[in-house]
Amino acid sequence: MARTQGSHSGTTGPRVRKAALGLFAQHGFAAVSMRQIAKEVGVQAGALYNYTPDKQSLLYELMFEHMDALLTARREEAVADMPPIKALENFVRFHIRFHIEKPDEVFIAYMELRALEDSNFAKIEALRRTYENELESILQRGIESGDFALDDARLATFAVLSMLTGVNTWFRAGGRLSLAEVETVYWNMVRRAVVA
Amino acid sequence: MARTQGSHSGTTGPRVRKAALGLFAQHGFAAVSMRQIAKEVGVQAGALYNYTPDKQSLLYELMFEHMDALLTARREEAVADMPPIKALENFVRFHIRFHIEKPDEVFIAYMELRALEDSNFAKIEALRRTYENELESILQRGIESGDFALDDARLATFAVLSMLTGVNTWFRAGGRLSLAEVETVYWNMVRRAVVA
DNA sequence: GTCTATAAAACGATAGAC
DNA sequence: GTCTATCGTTTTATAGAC
Repeated sequence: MARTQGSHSGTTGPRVRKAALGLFAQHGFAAVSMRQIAKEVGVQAGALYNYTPDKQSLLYELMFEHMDALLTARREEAVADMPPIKALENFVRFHIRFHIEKPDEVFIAYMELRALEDSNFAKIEALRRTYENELESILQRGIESGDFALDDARLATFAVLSMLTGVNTWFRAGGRLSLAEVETVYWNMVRRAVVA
Repeated sequence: MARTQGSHSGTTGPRVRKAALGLFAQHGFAAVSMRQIAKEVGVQAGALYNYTPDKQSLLYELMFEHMDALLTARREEAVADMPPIKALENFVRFHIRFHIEKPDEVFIAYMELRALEDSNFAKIEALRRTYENELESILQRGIESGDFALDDARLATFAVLSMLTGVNTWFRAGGRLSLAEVETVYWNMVRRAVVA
């Protein structure tokens, strides 16, 4: 074969996205050039435009796919009619696991919101809000049932999500703690902070 | 006077930093140009170089001053020989207050670490670590005294700091809750998550 | 589908006049 | 201390050959 250039069995598209994902997560969207992405993929910069109309769309699509995957995975995991405490444990463990499994996607989704154009921002923000609202409704149900001792479901939603998402600032696979242990440690802290 | 250009009573230096602070916080370091900063200040781009040797130094100095102010303020506020629970409440209230008072500085200090050159990063990271360590030592003391029910002081440090710093994602001055109320709500959650 | 080449604009930073 | 002007580089994105 000895093919030194040209298409690679139609896999260039995914490879462009993977390269962009890693570089955006490491250096930030604004700090990464199309030439850097092309170099990582092994093509010239012009070739990238076969796979994205522009740099902004590349970011938006990465973020949309992530948020869509998050909401889809959550829908598959959520169990209807769980009592509030069980529903909260289920949510906490899901959130920790999903975030640990996709650190680059999560990082971009949090850090690069400001790099989105207005209409793209609005779409991503709506998806993020949908996710937040599921936790808020669990907390609200628990307040009403008397299971949770909280003044304000919305504020507690932010506090819990901040704490859980923070796992990505320190967790490294293969470290001292396993995923299951991390899930349990965080669940214990959330449980005690929230449950009456 | 009708002075339309020239120096402004020696205040240009601080105004450059203030403009850079706001723009970096809003758009990110890499996305902001020296020309944007100059326009905000009301000078031409070349004049900025009377106040900073380059763009990187401007970022570093903003971050260093913030971390220095944080550690100085903390030293003034900390009380020696407090029992662990009181020391933790003191830390939580301090952290919330300081973060709410300086949202732009805090945001940059968290978001732009990756934009720092290696040697600048090392210096800022050391300051950040010093601050983290104070919370960790409070938690460790409380574990040893039996006041706190935690498996791991370091992990709990990350969890608590993430939760507290998250206040900046939603708090707006003049909103529904006062600073004092926010402090108390967060302290109640931290207390219950940590205290045995 | 990728290449080379380039257009058009923006970038950080500097020089020299005032 | 700020201006105007500019250097040299890099940027996103496009055009046309293969």
